[in-house]
Amino acid sequence: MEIYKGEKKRLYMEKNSIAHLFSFPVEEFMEVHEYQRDDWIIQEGRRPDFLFYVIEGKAKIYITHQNGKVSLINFINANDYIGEMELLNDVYYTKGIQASTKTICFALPIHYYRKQLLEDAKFLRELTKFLSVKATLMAAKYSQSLAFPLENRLADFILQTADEGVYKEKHVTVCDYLGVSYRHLLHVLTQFCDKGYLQKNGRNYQIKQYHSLHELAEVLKNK
Amino acid sequence: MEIYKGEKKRLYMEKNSIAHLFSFPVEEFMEVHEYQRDDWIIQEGRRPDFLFYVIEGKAKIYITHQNGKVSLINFINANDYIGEMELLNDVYYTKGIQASTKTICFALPIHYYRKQLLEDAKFLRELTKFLSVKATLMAAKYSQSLAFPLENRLADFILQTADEGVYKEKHVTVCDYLGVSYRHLLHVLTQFCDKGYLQKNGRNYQIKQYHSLHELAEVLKNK
DNA sequence: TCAAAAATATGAGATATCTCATATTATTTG
DNA sequence: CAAATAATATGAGATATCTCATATTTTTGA
Repeated sequence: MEIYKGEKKRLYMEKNSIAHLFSFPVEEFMEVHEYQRDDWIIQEGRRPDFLFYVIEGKAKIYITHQNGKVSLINFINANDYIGEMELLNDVYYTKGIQASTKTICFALPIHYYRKQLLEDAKFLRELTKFLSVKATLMAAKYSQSLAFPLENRLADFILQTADEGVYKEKHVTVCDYLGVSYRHLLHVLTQFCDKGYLQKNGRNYQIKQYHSLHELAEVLKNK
Repeated sequence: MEIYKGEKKRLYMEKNSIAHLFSFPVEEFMEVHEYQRDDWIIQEGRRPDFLFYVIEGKAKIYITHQNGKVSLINFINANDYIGEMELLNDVYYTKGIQASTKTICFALPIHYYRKQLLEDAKFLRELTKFLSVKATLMAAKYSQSLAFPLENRLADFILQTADEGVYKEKHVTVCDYLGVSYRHLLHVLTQFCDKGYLQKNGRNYQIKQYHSLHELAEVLKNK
Protein backbone atom coordinates (compact mmCIF):
# COMPACT_ATOMS: atom_id res chain seq x y z
CA MET A 1 0.00 0.00 0.00
CA GLU A 2 1.28 3.40 -0.93
CA ILE A 3 0.12 6.78 0.30
CA TYR A 4 0.65 9.50 -2.22
CA LYS A 5 2.52 12.54 -0.97
CA GLY A 6 3.47 15.99 -2.15
CA GLU A 7 3.24 16.77 -5.82
CA LYS A 8 2.03 13.28 -6.80
CA LYS A 9 -0.84 13.60 -4.37
CA ARG A 10 -1.71 17.13 -5.42
CA LEU A 11 -1.77 16.21 -9.07
CA TYR A 12 -3.87 13.13 -8.54
CA MET A 13 -6.42 14.98 -6.47
CA GLU A 14 -6.60 17.70 -9.04
CA LYS A 15 -7.23 15.31 -11.89
CA ASN A 16 -9.88 13.34 -10.01
CA SER A 17 -11.65 15.95 -7.98
CA ILE A 18 -14.53 14.72 -5.84
CA ALA A 19 -15.40 18.17 -4.57
CA HIS A 20 -18.80 17.87 -6.23
CA LEU A 21 -19.77 15.09 -3.83
CA PHE A 22 -19.59 17.32 -0.78
CA SER A 23 -20.77 20.75 0.14
CA PHE A 24 -17.67 21.50 2.18
CA PRO A 25 -13.97 21.15 1.39
CA VAL A 26 -12.59 17.71 2.18
CA GLU A 27 -9.15 18.10 0.67
CA GLU A 28 -7.30 19.18 3.76
CA PHE A 29 -7.11 15.85 5.58
CA MET A 30 -7.86 13.62 2.65
CA GLU A 31 -5.30 11.01 1.69
CA VAL A 32 -4.73 9.15 -1.55
CA HIS A 33 -4.10 5.43 -1.12
CA GLU A 34 -2.90 3.04 -3.75
CA TYR A 35 -3.36 -0.69 -3.17
CA GLN A 36 -1.84 -3.49 -5.17
CA ARG A 37 -3.70 -6.52 -6.35
CA ASP A 38 -4.46 -8.78 -3.35
CA ASP A 39 -3.77 -6.04 -0.79
CA TRP A 40 -6.40 -5.80 1.92
CA ILE A 41 -7.96 -2.34 1.91
CA ILE A 42 -9.92 -3.24 5.01
CA GLN A 43 -9.23 -6.26 7.15
CA GLU A 44 -12.15 -8.37 8.22
CA GLY A 45 -13.25 -7.67 11.76
CA ARG A 46 -11.09 -4.57 12.12
CA ARG A 47 -12.75 -1.15 11.98
CA PRO A 48 -11.29 1.16 9.37
CA ASP A 49 -10.22 4.70 10.17
CA PHE A 50 -11.24 6.06 6.81
CA LEU A 51 -14.18 6.48 4.55
CA PHE A 52 -12.89 5.50 1.13
CA TYR A 53 -14.07 6.55 -2.28
CA VAL A 54 -12.73 4.43 -5.11
CA ILE A 55 -11.29 6.34 -8.05
CA GLU A 56 -9.92 3.46 -10.07
CA GLY A 57 -9.56 -0.29 -9.75
CA LYS A 58 -11.63 -3.20 -8.57
CA ALA A 59 -12.02 -4.86 -5.22
CA LYS A 60 -13.97 -7.63 -3.54
CA ILE A 61 -15.97 -7.76 -0.32
CA TYR A 62 -15.41 -10.95 1.63
CA ILE A 63 -16.85 -12.46 4.73
CA THR A 64 -15.55 -15.58 6.44
CA HIS A 65 -18.05 -17.83 8.16
CA GLN A 66 -17.47 -19.89 11.24
CA ASN A 67 -17.58 -23.10 9.24
CA GLY A 68 -14.65 -21.88 7.19
CA LYS A 69 -16.66 -21.06 4.11
CA VAL A 70 -15.83 -17.77 2.49
CA SER A 71 -18.42 -15.68 0.71
CA LEU A 72 -17.51 -13.14 -1.89
CA ILE A 73 -20.38 -10.80 -1.18
CA ASN A 74 -19.87 -8.35 -3.97
CA PHE A 75 -17.49 -6.52 -6.24
CA ILE A 76 -16.48 -2.91 -5.74
CA ASN A 77 -15.70 -0.61 -8.63
CA ALA A 78 -14.78 2.99 -9.34
CA ASN A 79 -17.11 5.52 -7.72
CA ASP A 80 -18.12 3.18 -4.92
CA TYR A 81 -17.77 3.97 -1.26
CA ILE A 82 -15.93 1.72 1.17
CA GLY A 83 -16.25 1.93 4.92
CA GLU A 84 -19.56 3.77 4.84
CA MET A 85 -21.13 1.18 7.13
CA GLU A 86 -18.64 1.96 9.83
CA LEU A 87 -19.14 5.69 9.35
CA LEU A 88 -22.86 5.28 9.93
CA ASN A 89 -23.09 2.48 12.48
CA ASP A 90 -21.31 2.29 15.76
CA VAL A 91 -21.82 -1.43 15.91
CA TYR A 92 -20.91 -3.27 12.77
CA TYR A 93 -19.05 -6.39 11.83
CA THR A 94 -16.46 -5.16 9.35
CA LYS A 95 -16.10 -7.25 6.25
CA GLY A 96 -12.82 -7.76 4.47
CA ILE A 97 -12.12 -5.78 1.31
CA GLN A 98 -9.41 -6.92 -1.03
CA ALA A 99 -8.12 -5.22 -4.14
CA SER A 100 -8.35 -7.42 -7.20
CA THR A 101 -6.48 -4.97 -9.42
CA LYS A 102 -4.39 -1.94 -8.59
CA THR A 103 -6.86 0.26 -6.77
CA ILE A 104 -6.64 3.92 -5.92
CA CYS A 105 -9.00 5.50 -3.40
CA PHE A 106 -9.43 8.74 -1.65
CA ALA A 107 -9.42 8.22 2.09
CA LEU A 108 -11.24 10.60 4.43
CA PRO A 109 -10.24 10.20 8.07
CA ILE A 110 -13.50 9.44 9.84
CA HIS A 111 -12.15 10.98 12.96
CA TYR A 112 -11.99 14.42 11.35
CA TYR A 113 -14.93 14.36 9.03
CA ARG A 114 -17.63 12.18 10.56
CA LYS A 115 -19.65 14.97 12.09
CA GLN A 116 -19.58 17.19 9.04
CA LEU A 117 -20.34 14.33 6.67
CA LEU A 118 -23.41 13.32 8.62
CA GLU A 119 -24.78 16.83 8.26
CA ASP A 120 -24.04 17.29 4.61
CA ALA A 121 -27.17 16.78 2.51
CA LYS A 122 -25.24 16.57 -0.73
CA PHE A 123 -23.01 13.79 0.55
CA LEU A 124 -25.87 12.00 2.26
CA ARG A 125 -28.01 12.08 -0.85
CA GLU A 126 -25.30 10.40 -2.89
CA LEU A 127 -24.60 7.89 -0.18
CA THR A 128 -28.29 7.13 0.18
CA LYS A 129 -28.54 6.34 -3.50
CA PHE A 130 -25.45 4.23 -3.34
CA LEU A 131 -26.84 2.29 -0.40
CA SER A 132 -30.25 1.86 -1.93
CA VAL A 133 -28.66 0.32 -5.00
CA LYS A 134 -26.52 -1.87 -2.79
CA ALA A 135 -29.48 -3.05 -0.72
CA THR A 136 -31.51 -3.74 -3.83
CA LEU A 137 -28.71 -5.67 -5.39
CA MET A 138 -28.18 -7.79 -2.32
CA ALA A 139 -31.89 -8.50 -2.08
CA ALA A 140 -31.92 -9.55 -5.70
CA LYS A 141 -28.92 -11.80 -5.27
CA TYR A 142 -30.35 -13.28 -2.15
CA SER A 143 -33.69 -14.17 -3.58
CA GLN A 144 -32.17 -15.40 -6.82
CA SER A 145 -29.75 -17.64 -5.02
CA LEU A 146 -32.65 -19.31 -3.27
CA ALA A 147 -34.97 -19.50 -6.22
CA PHE A 148 -32.68 -20.71 -9.00
CA PRO A 149 -30.06 -23.40 -9.45
CA LEU A 150 -26.49 -22.63 -10.36
CA GLU A 151 -27.20 -23.16 -14.03
CA ASN A 152 -29.18 -19.94 -14.27
CA ARG A 153 -27.00 -17.84 -12.05
CA LEU A 154 -23.83 -18.98 -13.76
CA ALA A 155 -25.23 -18.21 -17.19
CA ASP A 156 -25.97 -14.69 -16.01
CA PHE A 157 -22.52 -14.34 -14.48
CA ILE A 158 -20.81 -15.56 -17.63
CA LEU A 159 -22.66 -13.08 -19.77
CA GLN A 160 -21.88 -10.27 -17.38
CA THR A 161 -18.18 -10.95 -17.11
CA ALA A 162 -17.28 -12.33 -20.53
CA ASP A 163 -14.86 -10.20 -22.46
CA GLU A 164 -15.36 -10.26 -26.21
CA GLY A 165 -17.16 -13.55 -26.06
CA VAL A 166 -14.59 -15.19 -23.81
CA TYR A 167 -15.21 -16.14 -20.21
CA LYS A 168 -12.06 -16.35 -18.13
CA GLU A 169 -12.85 -15.82 -14.47
CA LYS A 170 -10.98 -17.78 -11.83
CA HIS A 171 -13.01 -20.75 -10.70
CA VAL A 172 -12.10 -20.23 -7.09
CA THR A 173 -13.40 -16.66 -7.07
CA VAL A 174 -16.58 -17.64 -8.82
CA CYS A 175 -17.27 -20.38 -6.30
CA ASP A 176 -17.09 -17.90 -3.48
CA TYR A 177 -19.24 -15.45 -5.39
CA LEU A 178 -21.97 -17.83 -6.46
CA GLY A 179 -21.70 -19.78 -3.23
CA VAL A 180 -21.18 -23.24 -4.65
CA SER A 181 -18.45 -25.79 -4.36
CA TYR A 182 -15.57 -25.91 -6.77
CA ARG A 183 -16.64 -29.34 -7.83
CA HIS A 184 -20.13 -28.30 -8.70
CA LEU A 185 -19.05 -25.24 -10.63
CA LEU A 186 -16.80 -27.36 -12.81
CA HIS A 187 -19.61 -29.82 -13.26
CA VAL A 188 -22.03 -27.21 -14.58
CA LEU A 189 -19.35 -25.65 -16.78
CA THR A 190 -18.75 -29.08 -18.30
CA GLN A 191 -22.48 -29.40 -18.91
CA PHE A 192 -22.46 -26.07 -20.72
CA CYS A 193 -19.66 -27.36 -22.92
CA ASP A 194 -21.42 -30.66 -23.55
CA LYS A 195 -24.53 -28.80 -24.59
CA GLY A 196 -22.49 -26.61 -26.89
CA TYR A 197 -23.11 -23.35 -25.07
CA LEU A 198 -19.42 -22.93 -24.38
CA GLN A 199 -16.24 -24.25 -25.86
CA LYS A 200 -13.23 -24.74 -23.71
CA ASN A 201 -9.99 -23.21 -24.95
CA GLY A 202 -7.18 -24.05 -22.59
CA ARG A 203 -8.13 -22.17 -19.48
CA ASN A 204 -10.82 -20.03 -21.05
CA TYR A 205 -14.30 -20.65 -22.32
CA GLN A 206 -15.55 -19.28 -25.62
CA ILE A 207 -19.25 -18.50 -25.77
CA LYS A 208 -20.77 -20.47 -28.62
CA GLN A 209 -24.49 -20.14 -28.05
CA TYR A 210 -25.25 -16.74 -26.74
CA HIS A 211 -28.99 -17.20 -26.90
CA SER A 212 -28.97 -20.37 -24.81
CA LEU A 213 -27.10 -18.67 -22.01
CA HIS A 214 -29.28 -15.63 -22.38
CA GLU A 215 -32.36 -17.75 -22.02
CA LEU A 216 -31.04 -19.26 -18.80
CA ALA A 217 -30.07 -15.87 -17.43
CA GLU A 218 -33.26 -14.17 -18.47
CA VAL A 219 -35.47 -16.00 -16.00
CA LEU A 220 -33.61 -14.31 -13.14
CA LYS A 221 -34.82 -10.91 -14.19
CA ASN A 222 -38.00 -9.24 -13.11
CA LYS A 223 -39.67 -7.24 -15.76
CA MET B 1 -57.45 0.14 3.39
CA GLU B 2 -58.67 3.15 5.27
CA ILE B 3 -57.42 6.71 5.09
CA TYR B 4 -57.91 8.58 8.33
CA LYS B 5 -59.69 11.89 8.04
CA GLY B 6 -60.58 14.85 10.21
CA GLU B 7 -60.34 14.49 13.93
CA LYS B 8 -59.21 10.85 13.81
CA LYS B 9 -56.33 11.81 11.59
CA ARG B 10 -55.37 14.84 13.65
CA LEU B 11 -55.34 12.86 16.86
CA TYR B 12 -53.31 10.04 15.43
CA MET B 13 -50.73 12.39 13.99
CA GLU B 14 -50.47 14.20 17.26
CA LYS B 15 -49.92 11.03 19.27
CA ASN B 16 -47.31 9.67 16.88
CA SER B 17 -45.48 12.71 15.69
CA ILE B 18 -42.61 12.13 13.30
CA ALA B 19 -41.67 15.78 13.10
CA HIS B 20 -38.28 14.92 14.57
CA LEU B 21 -37.38 12.96 11.45
CA PHE B 22 -37.49 15.99 9.21
CA SER B 23 -36.23 19.52 9.36
CA PHE B 24 -39.29 20.91 7.64
CA PRO B 25 -42.99 20.43 8.29
CA VAL B 26 -44.46 17.41 6.54
CA GLU B 27 -47.90 17.43 8.09
CA GLU B 28 -49.71 19.42 5.49
CA PHE B 29 -49.97 16.78 2.75
CA MET B 30 -49.28 13.77 4.89
CA GLU B 31 -51.90 11.04 5.03
CA VAL B 32 -52.53 8.31 7.56
CA HIS B 33 -53.25 4.90 6.04
CA GLU B 34 -54.51 1.87 7.83
CA TYR B 35 -54.13 -1.54 6.17
CA GLN B 36 -55.72 -4.76 7.26
CA ARG B 37 -53.93 -8.05 7.47
CA ASP B 38 -53.20 -9.33 3.92
CA ASP B 39 -53.83 -5.95 2.29
CA TRP B 40 -51.19 -4.96 -0.21
CA ILE B 41 -49.56 -1.70 0.82
CA ILE B 42 -47.60 -1.67 -2.41
CA GLN B 43 -48.35 -3.91 -5.34
CA GLU B 44 -45.48 -5.68 -7.01
CA GLY B 45 -44.38 -3.96 -10.18
CA ARG B 46 -46.44 -0.84 -9.59
CA ARG B 47 -44.70 2.33 -8.45
CA PRO B 48 -46.13 3.81 -5.27
CA ASP B 49 -47.11 7.46 -4.97
CA PHE B 50 -46.08 7.72 -1.35
CA LEU B 51 -43.13 7.38 0.90
CA PHE B 52 -44.44 5.44 3.89
CA TYR B 53 -43.26 5.40 7.45
CA VAL B 54 -44.64 2.55 9.53
CA ILE B 55 -46.06 3.54 12.91
CA GLU B 56 -47.49 0.21 13.96
CA GLY B 57 -47.95 -3.26 12.56
CA LYS B 58 -45.92 -5.73 10.55
CA ALA B 59 -45.55 -6.33 6.86
CA LYS B 60 -43.67 -8.52 4.42
CA ILE B 61 -41.66 -7.72 1.30
CA TYR B 62 -42.29 -10.17 -1.51
CA ILE B 63 -40.87 -10.71 -4.92
CA THR B 64 -42.23 -13.15 -7.48
CA HIS B 65 -39.78 -14.85 -9.80
CA GLN B 66 -40.38 -15.87 -13.37
CA ASN B 67 -40.35 -19.52 -12.41
CA GLY B 68 -43.26 -18.91 -10.09
CA LYS B 69 -41.25 -19.10 -6.89
CA VAL B 70 -42.01 -16.43 -4.38
CA SER B 71 -39.37 -15.01 -2.05
CA LEU B 72 -40.25 -13.34 1.18
CA ILE B 73 -37.32 -10.98 1.20
CA ASN B 74 -37.79 -9.45 4.59
CA PHE B 75 -40.13 -8.33 7.32
CA ILE B 76 -41.07 -4.73 7.93
CA ASN B 77 -41.80 -3.37 11.37
CA ALA B 78 -42.64 -0.13 13.11
CA ASN B 79 -40.24 2.73 12.31
CA ASP B 80 -39.30 1.30 8.95
CA TYR B 81 -39.61 3.15 5.68
CA ILE B 82 -41.50 1.77 2.71
CA GLY B 83 -41.16 3.09 -0.81
CA GLU B 84 -37.82 4.74 -0.19
CA MET B 85 -36.31 2.93 -3.15
CA GLU B 86 -38.78 4.54 -5.48
CA LEU B 87 -38.18 7.94 -3.93
CA LEU B 88 -34.47 7.63 -4.62
CA ASN B 89 -34.30 5.73 -7.88
CA ASP B 90 -36.07 6.56 -11.07
CA VAL B 91 -35.66 3.05 -12.34
CA TYR B 92 -36.60 0.38 -9.87
CA TYR B 93 -38.53 -2.83 -9.90
CA THR B 94 -41.10 -2.35 -7.16
CA LYS B 95 -41.51 -5.26 -4.80
CA GLY B 96 -44.81 -6.22 -3.24
CA ILE B 97 -45.47 -5.25 0.35
CA GLN B 98 -48.21 -6.98 2.25
CA ALA B 99 -49.47 -6.25 5.74
CA SER B 100 -49.30 -9.27 8.01
CA THR B 101 -51.11 -7.56 10.86
CA LYS B 102 -53.14 -4.38 10.97
CA THR B 103 -50.62 -1.78 9.87
CA ILE B 104 -50.75 1.98 10.16
CA CYS B 105 -48.35 4.17 8.23
CA PHE B 106 -47.85 7.79 7.52
CA ALA B 107 -47.86 8.42 3.80
CA LEU B 108 -45.97 11.32 2.28
CA PRO B 109 -46.97 12.07 -1.31
CA ILE B 110 -43.72 11.80 -3.24
CA HIS B 111 -45.03 14.23 -5.76
CA TYR B 112 -45.11 17.04 -3.20
CA TYR B 113 -42.17 16.22 -1.02
CA ARG B 114 -39.54 14.53 -3.13
CA LYS B 115 -37.43 17.59 -3.77
CA GLN B 116 -37.46 18.80 -0.21
CA LEU B 117 -36.77 15.37 1.21
CA LEU B 118 -33.73 14.90 -0.96
CA GLU B 119 -32.27 18.11 0.40
CA ASP B 120 -33.01 17.46 4.04
CA ALA B 121 -29.92 16.27 5.89
CA LYS B 122 -31.84 15.15 8.91
CA PHE B 123 -34.14 12.94 6.87
CA LEU B 124 -31.33 11.68 4.69
CA ARG B 125 -29.19 10.77 7.68
CA GLU B 126 -31.93 8.62 9.13
CA LEU B 127 -32.69 7.05 5.81
CA THR B 128 -29.02 6.35 5.21
CA LYS B 129 -28.79 4.49 8.49
CA PHE B 130 -31.94 2.59 7.71
CA LEU B 131 -30.58 1.58 4.32
CA SER B 132 -27.20 0.65 5.65
CA VAL B 133 -28.82 -1.72 8.12
CA LYS B 134 -31.01 -3.10 5.36
CA ALA B 135 -28.07 -3.66 3.02
CA THR B 136 -26.05 -5.29 5.77
CA LEU B 137 -28.90 -7.55 6.70
CA MET B 138 -29.47 -8.64 3.14
CA ALA B 139 -25.77 -9.31 2.69
CA ALA B 140 -25.76 -11.41 5.84
CA LYS B 141 -28.80 -13.37 4.77
CA TYR B 142 -27.39 -13.85 1.33
CA SER B 143 -24.08 -15.20 2.43
CA GLN B 144 -25.64 -17.33 5.14
CA SER B 145 -28.10 -18.87 2.76
CA LEU B 146 -25.23 -20.00 0.60
CA ALA B 147 -22.93 -21.12 3.35
CA PHE B 148 -25.26 -23.05 5.64
CA PRO B 149 -27.92 -25.70 5.26
CA LEU B 150 -31.48 -25.15 6.40
CA GLU B 151 -30.79 -26.78 9.73
CA ASN B 152 -28.74 -23.82 10.91
CA ARG B 153 -30.88 -21.10 9.44
CA LEU B 154 -34.06 -22.63 10.74
CA ALA B 155 -32.66 -22.96 14.24
CA ASP B 156 -31.83 -19.28 14.16
CA PHE B 157 -35.26 -18.40 12.84
CA ILE B 158 -37.02 -20.47 15.48
CA LEU B 159 -35.10 -18.80 18.27
CA GLN B 160 -35.82 -15.37 16.82
CA THR B 161 -39.53 -15.85 16.40
CA ALA B 162 -40.47 -18.19 19.26
CA ASP B 163 -42.85 -16.68 21.75
CA GLU B 164 -42.35 -17.89 25.31
CA GLY B 165 -40.63 -21.04 24.17
CA VAL B 166 -43.22 -21.85 21.53
CA TYR B 167 -42.62 -21.68 17.81
CA LYS B 168 -45.78 -21.19 15.78
CA GLU B 169 -44.97 -19.59 12.45
CA LYS B 170 -46.88 -20.61 9.37
CA HIS B 171 -44.91 -23.13 7.37
CA VAL B 172 -45.81 -21.55 4.08
CA THR B 173 -44.43 -18.17 5.12
CA VAL B 174 -41.27 -19.69 6.49
CA CYS B 175 -40.65 -21.56 3.24
CA ASP B 176 -40.77 -18.34 1.30
CA TYR B 177 -38.58 -16.63 3.84
CA LEU B 178 -35.89 -19.28 4.13
CA GLY B 179 -36.17 -20.17 0.48
CA VAL B 180 -36.80 -23.89 0.79
CA SER B 181 -39.59 -26.17 -0.25
CA TYR B 182 -42.45 -26.95 2.05
CA ARG B 183 -41.47 -30.57 2.03
CA HIS B 184 -37.97 -29.92 3.15
CA LEU B 185 -38.97 -27.54 5.91
CA LEU B 186 -41.28 -30.18 7.36
CA HIS B 187 -38.53 -32.71 7.03
CA VAL B 188 -36.05 -30.69 9.06
CA LEU B 189 -38.68 -29.81 11.65
CA THR B 190 -39.36 -33.51 12.07
CA GLN B 191 -35.65 -34.09 12.54
CA PHE B 192 -35.59 -31.46 15.27
CA CYS B 193 -38.42 -33.30 16.98
CA ASP B 194 -36.74 -36.67 16.58
CA LYS B 195 -33.58 -35.27 18.11
CA GLY B 196 -35.58 -33.84 20.98
CA TYR B 197 -34.88 -30.17 20.22
CA LEU B 198 -38.57 -29.50 19.70
CA GLN B 199 -41.78 -31.14 20.73
CA LYS B 200 -44.80 -30.88 18.56
CA ASN B 201 -48.00 -29.73 20.23
CA GLY B 202 -50.85 -29.74 17.77
CA ARG B 203 -49.84 -27.04 15.36
CA ASN B 204 -47.09 -25.53 17.46
CA TYR B 205 -43.64 -26.58 18.46
CA GLN B 206 -42.35 -26.32 22.00
CA ILE B 207 -38.64 -25.70 22.38
CA LYS B 208 -37.16 -28.46 24.48
CA GLN B 209 -33.43 -28.05 24.01
CA TYR B 210 -32.58 -24.42 23.79
CA HIS B 211 -28.86 -25.00 23.77
CA SER B 212 -28.94 -27.39 20.82
CA LEU B 213 -30.80 -24.88 18.69
CA HIS B 214 -28.54 -22.15 19.93
CA GLU B 215 -25.51 -24.13 18.93
CA LEU B 216 -26.86 -24.58 15.43
CA ALA B 217 -27.76 -20.90 15.14
CA GLU B 218 -24.54 -19.67 16.62
CA VAL B 219 -22.37 -20.71 13.71
CA LEU B 220 -24.18 -18.22 11.50
CA LYS B 221 -22.92 -15.29 13.51
CA ASN B 222 -19.71 -13.43 12.98
CA LYS B 223 -18.05 -12.31 16.12
C1' DT C 1 15.65 -21.82 -10.21
C1' DC C 2 13.40 -24.84 -7.41
C1' DA C 3 10.20 -25.91 -3.87
C1' DA C 4 5.91 -24.49 -2.12
C1' DA C 5 1.48 -22.84 -2.90
C1' DA C 6 -2.41 -22.01 -5.77
C1' DA C 7 -5.35 -23.26 -9.39
C1' DT C 8 -7.22 -26.67 -12.32
C1' DA C 9 -9.23 -31.23 -13.03
C1' DT C 10 -11.91 -35.52 -12.30
C1' DG C 11 -14.16 -39.57 -9.92
C1' DA C 12 -17.31 -41.45 -6.59
C1' DG C 13 -20.29 -41.58 -2.96
C1' DA C 14 -23.06 -38.81 0.38
C1' DT C 15 -26.58 -35.52 1.56
C1' DA C 16 -29.48 -31.46 1.13
C1' DT C 17 -33.15 -30.13 -1.19
C1' DC C 18 -36.85 -30.43 -4.81
C1' DT C 19 -40.91 -32.15 -7.29
C1' DC C 20 -44.97 -34.42 -7.50
C1' DA C 21 -48.75 -37.03 -5.81
C1' DT C 22 -52.09 -37.48 -2.51
C1' DA C 23 -54.74 -37.06 2.07
C1' DT C 24 -56.39 -34.71 6.02
C1' DT C 25 -57.65 -30.84 8.62
C1' DA C 26 -58.56 -25.85 9.34
C1' DT C 27 -60.21 -21.52 7.73
C1' DT C 28 -62.70 -18.47 4.92
C1' DT C 29 -66.58 -16.89 2.39
C1' DG C 30 -70.89 -16.71 -0.28
C1' DC D 1 -73.75 -24.10 6.70
C1' DA D 2 -71.62 -25.90 2.74
C1' DA D 3 -68.29 -25.44 -0.60
C1' DA D 4 -64.04 -23.55 -1.67
C1' DT D 5 -59.60 -22.43 -0.28
C1' DA D 6 -55.56 -22.56 2.54
C1' DA D 7 -52.64 -25.01 5.56
C1' DT D 8 -50.80 -29.17 7.28
C1' DA D 9 -48.91 -33.78 6.53
C1' DT D 10 -46.31 -37.70 4.50
C1' DG D 11 -44.17 -40.90 0.96
C1' DA D 12 -41.07 -41.74 -2.81
C1' DG D 13 -38.10 -40.82 -6.35
C1' DA D 14 -35.26 -37.23 -8.70
C1' DT D 15 -31.65 -33.82 -8.86
C1' DA D 16 -28.64 -30.19 -7.25
C1' DT D 17 -24.97 -29.71 -4.62
C1' DC D 18 -21.32 -31.17 -1.27
C1' DT D 19 -17.31 -33.67 0.60
C1' DC D 20 -13.30 -35.99 0.12
C1' DA D 21 -9.56 -38.07 -2.28
C1' DT D 22 -6.18 -37.54 -5.52
C1' DA D 23 -3.46 -35.86 -9.75
C1' DT D 24 -1.70 -32.39 -12.81
C1' DT D 25 -0.48 -27.94 -14.10
C1' DT D 26 0.54 -23.12 -13.23
C1' DT D 27 2.12 -19.43 -10.47
C1' DT D 28 4.75 -17.50 -6.81
C1' DG D 29 8.36 -16.43 -3.69
C1' DA D 30 12.80 -17.28 -1.30
